[in-house]
Amino acid sequence: MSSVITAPFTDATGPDVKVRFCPSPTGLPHVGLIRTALFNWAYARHTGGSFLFRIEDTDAERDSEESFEMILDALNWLGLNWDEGVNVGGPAEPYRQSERSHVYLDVIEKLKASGHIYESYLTGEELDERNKANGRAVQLGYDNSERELSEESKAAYRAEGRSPALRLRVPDVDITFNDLVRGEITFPAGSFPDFVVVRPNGQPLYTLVNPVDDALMGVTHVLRGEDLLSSTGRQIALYNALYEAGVTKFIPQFGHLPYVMGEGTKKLSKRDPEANLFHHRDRGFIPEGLLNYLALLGWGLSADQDIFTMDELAAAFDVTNVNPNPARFDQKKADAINSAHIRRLDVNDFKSRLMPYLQSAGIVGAELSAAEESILTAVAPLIQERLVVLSEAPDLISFLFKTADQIVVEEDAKAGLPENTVEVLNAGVAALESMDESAFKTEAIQAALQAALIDGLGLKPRVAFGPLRTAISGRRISPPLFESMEILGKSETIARLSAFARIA
RNA sequence: GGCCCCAUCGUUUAGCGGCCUAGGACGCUGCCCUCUCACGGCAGUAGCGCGGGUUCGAAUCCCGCUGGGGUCACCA
Repeated sequence: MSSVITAPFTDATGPDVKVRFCPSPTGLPHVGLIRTALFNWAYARHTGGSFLFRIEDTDAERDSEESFEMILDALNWLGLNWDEGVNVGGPAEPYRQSERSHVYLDVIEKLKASGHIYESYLTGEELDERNKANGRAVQLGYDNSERELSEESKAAYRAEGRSPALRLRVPDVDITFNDLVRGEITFPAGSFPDFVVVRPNGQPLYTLVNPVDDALMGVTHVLRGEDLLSSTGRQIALYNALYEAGVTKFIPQFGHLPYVMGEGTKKLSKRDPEANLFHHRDRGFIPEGLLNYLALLGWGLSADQDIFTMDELAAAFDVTNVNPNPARFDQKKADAINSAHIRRLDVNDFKSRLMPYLQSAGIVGAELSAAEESILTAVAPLIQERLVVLSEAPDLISFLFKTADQIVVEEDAKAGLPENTVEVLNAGVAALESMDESAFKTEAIQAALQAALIDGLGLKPRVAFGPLRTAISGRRISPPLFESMEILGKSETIARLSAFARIA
């Protein structure tokens, strides 16, 4: 037993770096959780080290397989690949804590043998009473009173049928570490009492298994949420015990990432819709956009560039540049970043990413017909720079996949129509009818309509083309008009103009 | 309450003692471009929480205050 911290912190750099992502599968993947995964991933890729993925499912009450699947889904969708761990394997298998009980049992025995953990029989209520009786604040918690329990006392407790929890004997010294994002942090001696690491039923707690697995798996850099900062002193005490018991060779470096905040001064709660990663996917965020925005929550590539690729992120990322103050999740900024990434997509790539959204909106089936394929190919470049999120696409282009009689004119489109709508439509029909079927192309359409409506009727472009747009799309806002007409073709275009002229 | 963390425009950041008359981005406003909406271009809006030090000089370093957050479980 030592009364000082004897274990050294690791000085691993470069390829020796090993970071990890170790979520508990409870509930939906939270954007804060994913941001943590991202920073770990980025640090591994930046250093040339490795990224480990472990599952901390020691709480059968709250953990679910469904949640586990969602975390995998999220990581795969985002392309945050890992080098070791769940579904990939590695030297420290298994990587789900629910399958590692034997490992913990072994470590517990070692810690008992080295005298770092001891039996504690007092229940919570008894502790409170003890504190009250001794004039000690209840909030102070455990008073370390069983450190030197005699064998007789233990026997007496056992005779009552009680089983002991196991507590770590915390060294009575200041514990200091250098946080990678915050600098030197010290927990004065006595800041926290000896804490429970194993339940009376033999079940190890997070306070034990998390550091034990990190130690056994060789994790060198622990990058995690700020909420764990306060427990770092305890963890270092435990690492020290593991070191002295011969279980590990070093204490990892720690870096505590800032919170992701919601509105006001509160952490983005699980209740907030934007906390749910899949909410953003459903809205039509692309991984590039979401990841870029998440990276901006506490980090920046440079002073004047905030749109970047994952490669750029990996090349430049360093935890020590992470900002320590909490960042607010700003949907508007996130949207802007996403739309910038949508515009950067190769048009064919963009087209294929639209598919799930068009399918779920019922605009196209699982398989595209040849006609649908060609419509989509034609319209994709027209809408690529108009989308903020992919889910906007169905409403914007569904009119191209319908027939004239299926067009429903939306209220706001009707409201914006001029007095002479019918006159404009009829003039438009006349102009287009004189066109050759094979010459029904964007430029020619524009020229014909311009001649008839702008020059001929002396209308303002806005007044001339508004009714046409509404007639063919049913909407106030649409992809460019003449291009849309070309896609629809001469007869369909005229059919729509005529149909709307009859009801307008 | 103990302990810990945080503090620059509305938001996010740049700034690591003089390049700051505090820069960028998003947002917002106006203008230009324009067949709608976008895109793009231009312009504008707005900030160092407070008080003490240290220094020739402080957004930057130190201390205090205030404010915010976290944590003190036989949850993770």
